[in-house]
Amino acid sequence: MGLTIYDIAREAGVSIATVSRVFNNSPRVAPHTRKRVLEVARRLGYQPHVSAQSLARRQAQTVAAIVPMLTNYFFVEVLRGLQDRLAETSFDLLVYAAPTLSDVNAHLERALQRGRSAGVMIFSTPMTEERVERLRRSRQPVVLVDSFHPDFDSVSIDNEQGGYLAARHLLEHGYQRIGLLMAHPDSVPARERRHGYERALREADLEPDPALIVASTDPHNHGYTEEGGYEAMRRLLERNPRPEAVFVVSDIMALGALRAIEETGLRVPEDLGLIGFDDLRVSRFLGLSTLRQPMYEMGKLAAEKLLRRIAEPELPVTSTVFAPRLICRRTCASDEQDGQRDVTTLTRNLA
Amino acid sequence: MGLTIYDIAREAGVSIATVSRVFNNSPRVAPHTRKRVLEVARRLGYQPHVSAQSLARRQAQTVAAIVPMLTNYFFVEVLRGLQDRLAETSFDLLVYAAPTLSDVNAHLERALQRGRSAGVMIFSTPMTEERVERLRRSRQPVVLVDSFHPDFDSVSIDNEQGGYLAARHLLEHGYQRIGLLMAHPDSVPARERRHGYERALREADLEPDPALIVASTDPHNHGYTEEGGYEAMRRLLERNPRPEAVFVVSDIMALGALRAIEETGLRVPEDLGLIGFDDLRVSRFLGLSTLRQPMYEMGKLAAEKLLRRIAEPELPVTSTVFAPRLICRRTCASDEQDGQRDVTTLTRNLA
DNA sequence: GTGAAAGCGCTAACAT
DNA sequence: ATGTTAGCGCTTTCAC
Repeated sequence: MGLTIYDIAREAGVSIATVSRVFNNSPRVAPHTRKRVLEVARRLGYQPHVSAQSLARRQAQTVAAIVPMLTNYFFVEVLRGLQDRLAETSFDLLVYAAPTLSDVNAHLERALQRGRSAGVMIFSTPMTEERVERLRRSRQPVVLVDSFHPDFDSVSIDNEQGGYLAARHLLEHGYQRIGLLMAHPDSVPARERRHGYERALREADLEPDPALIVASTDPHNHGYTEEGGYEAMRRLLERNPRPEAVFVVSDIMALGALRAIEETGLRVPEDLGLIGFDDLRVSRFLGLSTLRQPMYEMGKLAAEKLLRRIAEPELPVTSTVFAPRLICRRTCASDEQDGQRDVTTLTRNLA
Repeated sequence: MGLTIYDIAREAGVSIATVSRVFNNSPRVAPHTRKRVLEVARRLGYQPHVSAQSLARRQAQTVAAIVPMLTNYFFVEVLRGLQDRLAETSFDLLVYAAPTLSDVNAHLERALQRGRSAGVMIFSTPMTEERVERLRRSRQPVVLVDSFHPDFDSVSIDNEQGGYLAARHLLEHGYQRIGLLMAHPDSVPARERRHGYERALREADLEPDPALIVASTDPHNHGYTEEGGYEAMRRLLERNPRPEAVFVVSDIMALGALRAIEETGLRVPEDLGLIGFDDLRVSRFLGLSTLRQPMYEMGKLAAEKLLRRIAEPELPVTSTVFAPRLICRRTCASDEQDGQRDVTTLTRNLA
């Protein structure tokens, strides 16, 4: 069924090399020849065969994104940025999303298959030595999103600073006993956020209280899930005395945490202050205070870095760290505004 | 760089055909030969080259999903279903998401490039004759999600029935002047929902009032956007007398609509009843009543249909219609429950 | 500026 | 059960 370069060549009275040159915008082809070839190709409805191109060029025309799970919309927002940048190129986007963390390796293997993609972006995945070794062996361009390793390009957020700002913000609002809702302890970003939180407390002459730190035990995605947040918050609220405010290391967990809080009948922010991390779009509707990550921009930049490295593999490695931005909404009883619309009364209306 | 089948063949003392057979699980290979080949392959770290396979098999090892835009999480939920089903196969997922509707055609062209994918799924895209013609010409397996055409497999929701249930629900709660927030009039699902809405009104001896029907004018994604909902609701609330309740044809628009309502100081549901369509995850947190689409299941089924058609192109076309389910939450002042957790007090706490 | 020819790495007849 | 061989559709030297 499919037309080949041979059909076009014959019809246009040229060789296949010329047809190929035309479609690759080679300057070494006479204007009128180019015109004729394109005319014939259009008339016959010819399209180059992507797999054949990939094979001959020794480079796939796709780029892979490996995402822990699509239920956390953080990843979706980053993907949007990726996609928008890639749409400007000839690379198409392969998306690998695993329902559980264990599958990340399986997806990684698929994405790294030879001839599959020209490069991969790996989201929020701890860089174990084993994984690093696997990536190196693949000799493929790699960009890390929301994680770090000196051998690979990366884009991430200043987690320590974010945790610091979160805790300090709660302190500034008069809360004293500040709890922490952690993801799994082996999540590097979560650990960094925790360090920032501890720094803020110490700066206020408060010693972090291990009893007020509870980690999500959901096995999925290092605990960054709604269910994980729900369950961890339930445990945290059993503490006696209970915390006056809580920093939750991610908005998706904060969603579950809010449910848990509601079930106990506590009021936010009067009885309990709350601040999250990420600034998902839903957070605005909930009036959730949080630390914003510029997810879309991070996606765009990640795509940019990958494209650059595909073009020039020997470029020096760069790692870009974005600064988190405090978004003050209702859940921490602030009188400040974040410059955006405030949804305070929205939720009141609904009640 | 890059081991080939020849390297393995030589090392294992067999021909390349045998190596190929081993990797394609052909039964026509002796157990001990298979074992030896696999052993060599593992030792040397051999992986088949996907592009070469695609070329030789005349079938790409990917499947494409063309999505209007990732800002509507409806698509994300369907994508999850797709991805989960595809992960069980050897097909990987290409995602095309356009920021504006006009780009759907551009993305379609890319997805349909020869050798790019083994089949495509097209989300929420009106099947114009031109588009149908293009798809037919491509001779590729196609599955339609959230739209319909007799020539292609499809999975969708009973929009008319959903619109009917929505309006009837509002009527049953005593609302009389019921408005409608439409997407673009050329969105088929929106039109179907409108028909259901009108049927419910007529059944209650109410004549649909054109003055109470306002359409989103956002050019993106047929008006299915937060901004579109916001702006349309503002206009609707200027009507005099204004509606007592409103059926919004999609949750993403309802998000914007809620913002508009809030700005006017109206209370939901006392001053204004509201019901949406989709049941996004955020809707539960907002207490938004809505008609649920089983998005994840729709994605799984769409993947299933596509895989089947890839395997057997001559299968008869099937179209599956899911029934929407009424989810009664706060925004329509119901005393019923939907069996799930109620978030009534959650939003109250936040206020 | 254009063409001939040698791959790219694999699959699938066909032969044995 | 295994090997030989002819493609799959394109890119890319290398000549001219």
